Amino acid sequence: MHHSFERIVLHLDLNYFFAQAEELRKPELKCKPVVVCVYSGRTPTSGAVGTSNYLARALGIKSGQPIFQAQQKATPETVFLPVDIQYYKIISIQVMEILKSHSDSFESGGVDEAFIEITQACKGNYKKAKELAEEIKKDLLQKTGLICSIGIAPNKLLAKIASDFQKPDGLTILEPFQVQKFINPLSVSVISGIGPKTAEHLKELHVEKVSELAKLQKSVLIQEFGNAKGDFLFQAAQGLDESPVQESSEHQQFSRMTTLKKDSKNLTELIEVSIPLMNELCARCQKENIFFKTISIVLVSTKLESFTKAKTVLAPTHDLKIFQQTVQSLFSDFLKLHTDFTARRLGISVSHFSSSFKPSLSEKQRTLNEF
DNA sequence: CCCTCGATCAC
DNA sequence: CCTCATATCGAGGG
Repeated sequence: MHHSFERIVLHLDLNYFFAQAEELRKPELKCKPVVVCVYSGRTPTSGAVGTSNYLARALGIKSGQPIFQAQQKATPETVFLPVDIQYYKIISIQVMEILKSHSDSFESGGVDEAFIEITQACKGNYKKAKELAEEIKKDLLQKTGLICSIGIAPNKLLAKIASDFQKPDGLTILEPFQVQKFINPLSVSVISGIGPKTAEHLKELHVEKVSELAKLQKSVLIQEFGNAKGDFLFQAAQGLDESPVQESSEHQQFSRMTTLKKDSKNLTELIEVSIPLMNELCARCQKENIFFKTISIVLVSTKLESFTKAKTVLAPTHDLKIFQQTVQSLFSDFLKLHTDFTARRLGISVSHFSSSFKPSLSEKQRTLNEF
């Protein structure tokens, strides 16, 4: 690529996606508050809100909220629906295909958002970028009936901030010369990667706005937040982000989690609940021909504190027997250690993947030693 | 450099 | 009493 335009990145966010998808197949929902729920199955109302449409948000019902709280805020016309991920995925794929067709490169950010690099497609020209965004919005609406918010900026960090700036159905364009003025007055929380904990930590350093973050020295940030995060914060405060738009390489881990119908501290019960999770994970690994080396359990207590325990096996595997035995010993070890522990939820995960069965060096070494 | 575990984030 | 999945980092101990 001999041309080097300054980068232009586009971020697209499907507004209130799950609820919008439900409105799509039942248009009569559009005039009602809609709450899409992730039911845990423990009691008829236990679970959390996945997404709600804007009429529901006006009632104070938003993502992550316990369902029973949402019910308290709901009006009689409010519609509660269970999530239907399969259906949302089908729609999402259509959306992503449209996006890809307009892009230099593509990076998914989950079912409801994505980045595309449009530097070449727009020859580094923001006027063209704006036209492209309008075309994408039109295309999307026409082909799927969905609205979205789009942000256009010199990098992913800023494109995401921009797409979040006007919702729903927004289009925000951030040209390089506008960047610092635009971000300076914003709360540091607009930066993806700064969550509640980091924001609180920054507040203690008297930093709440991006302009204040930009005044801190890199050495201070690294001191406070460690190498990677400190460096990230230092760059972000200046609106800098070099990370490319590209599909993240390979999967790093698979995990499944579930809420127990009844709290338990009993090994046999925990194993029983884990079996379907292990079956699923194992089937997935076998289907994709993935071998894992590390097996972890997560236990969430009745007080919602979570604990993890992991074991790395000597050779990568996706054998169900080995998997089950390892999980059993993890649970067993855990319960021996925390005798007063009662579990509310549990999860299993596998990680440290390799694509084929290869004894590790230490395994070869051990095998040799045994002779 | 490897393992374990907790923390944090964001979907 | 509050879902689920996943990536990444850092500390602490080898």
